Amino acid sequence: MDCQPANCCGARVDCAGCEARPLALCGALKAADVQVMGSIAYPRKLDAGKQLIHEGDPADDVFTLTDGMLKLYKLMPDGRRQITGFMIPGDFIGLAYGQSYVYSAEAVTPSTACRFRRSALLDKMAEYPELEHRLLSLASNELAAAQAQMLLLGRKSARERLASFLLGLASRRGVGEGDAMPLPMSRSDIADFLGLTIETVSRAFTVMRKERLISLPDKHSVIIDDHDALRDAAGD
Amino acid sequence: MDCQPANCCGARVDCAGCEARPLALCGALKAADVQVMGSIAYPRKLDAGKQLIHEGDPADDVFTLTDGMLKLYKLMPDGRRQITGFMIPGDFIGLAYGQSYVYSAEAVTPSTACRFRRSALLDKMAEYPELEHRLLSLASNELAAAQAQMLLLGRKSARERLASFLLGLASRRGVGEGDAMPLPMSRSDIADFLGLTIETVSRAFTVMRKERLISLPDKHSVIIDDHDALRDAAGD
DNA sequence: CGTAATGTTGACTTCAGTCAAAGGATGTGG
DNA sequence: CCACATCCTTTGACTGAAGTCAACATTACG
Repeated sequence: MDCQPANCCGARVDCAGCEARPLALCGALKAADVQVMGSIAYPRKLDAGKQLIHEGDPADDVFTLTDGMLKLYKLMPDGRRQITGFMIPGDFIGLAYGQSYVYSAEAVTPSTACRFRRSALLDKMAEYPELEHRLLSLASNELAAAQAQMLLLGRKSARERLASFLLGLASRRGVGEGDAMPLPMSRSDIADFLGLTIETVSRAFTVMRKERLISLPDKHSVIIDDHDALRDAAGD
Repeated sequence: MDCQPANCCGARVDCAGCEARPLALCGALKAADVQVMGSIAYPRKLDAGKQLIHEGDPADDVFTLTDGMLKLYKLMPDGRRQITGFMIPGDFIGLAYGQSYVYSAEAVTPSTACRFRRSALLDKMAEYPELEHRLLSLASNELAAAQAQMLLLGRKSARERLASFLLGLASRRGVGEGDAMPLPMSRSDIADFLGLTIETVSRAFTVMRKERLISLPDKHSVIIDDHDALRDAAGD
């Protein structure tokens, strides 16, 4: 995966075995950090549907996603699932969440993640404070996103949730009005992210399509046809 | 406010004007950090219902809560509100959330917060990496709590939400089975935290009381009578 | 006290969930 | 290349948990 202009810092580091491509730490880390991280990076390739981390396992590794898409989720004993986020290239997974992972991560599409031993990362953070500063800034952004998602889950209607979701994805991906946006996750994943059922998600898509807010060229792409109207539909 | 044994690091620092009491940075900061912070701390007292920070305002200050309780919340243009958390003494408010606050904070009870200029904090973080390390660890814990709340809001029933809320409060406060736990927030605050209406919260309280899981000596205290049963009711 | 704010309860409504069936896409083996 | 199987998605009919509206009770407070 190459750096996207929108979120790229220009920094690269060779990641042993990542198909001989340099690891592009888009958005996540700056040049100085990357030089630090380079020495401790290991690649991991994942087929779609494969789990990268399991909730409850010892949190020995952290990752940067370099290609593909991951979903992070929590499960209840009876199988109910809440997806807490979709990760795209440049995102950091497994920040310093204590001793164990507090969520699971699974590939939505075939993905490549670069793995770092947590202990090595901690050593490097002690050595290079700028790295820690950057991680704090990432954590702050994640926290702000989590709070926005709490508002969505606690107070928005099904229609508002779907509109917010599409706008958020488009903004992260830098996709504009009229452009086809890939939607690699299933309806079930979208439902579990938005706190809805697949049927409700499907119906909301259909309504928005009939209202000409969006087009659905196929199940795994969307086009936002009327960005302003979609903003109105999102409720804020 | 004195340090609670459960979450106290023993560190104190004189905070100019905090009623001549030392600022007890319980839980949030360690001794070394406190010496650093002492030089830039200013107190602020708040009556119940008074706002400490407003969503959208320039994020010039950060705070540690030393006494009382705050609620953090986000509003929609039509007035719908989602409370994203209740802060208790020792909590840090306003971490490095970019240029503007992404939520508002308001006192639930009369409260005292110690204010730090963000710019001074940033300088001190650059100077004392251990301070930044501690803030990253706080941010990670907040993130884990936010993810648990997403599961609650997206997938739990009203009964499960209330049970989870009471267990979470009791655990943070170190309150055990049979002990009266203060519940300073209104039913409306609880509803806006749990993504419910006040009527649904009230009904769920009544059902749990009738089932003898809890007692309600008055509107602003709860006793957990059957911790195990409440855990079952929480769904996980 | 008396008044306003907060909390509880009841009756009814509604939005999203459940259950069911059919339509499309994807993939495998003959 | 097609037949078949499986999975995912859409749509429809119905249900139900929580929301809304309303009345009343209780509490807090000037």
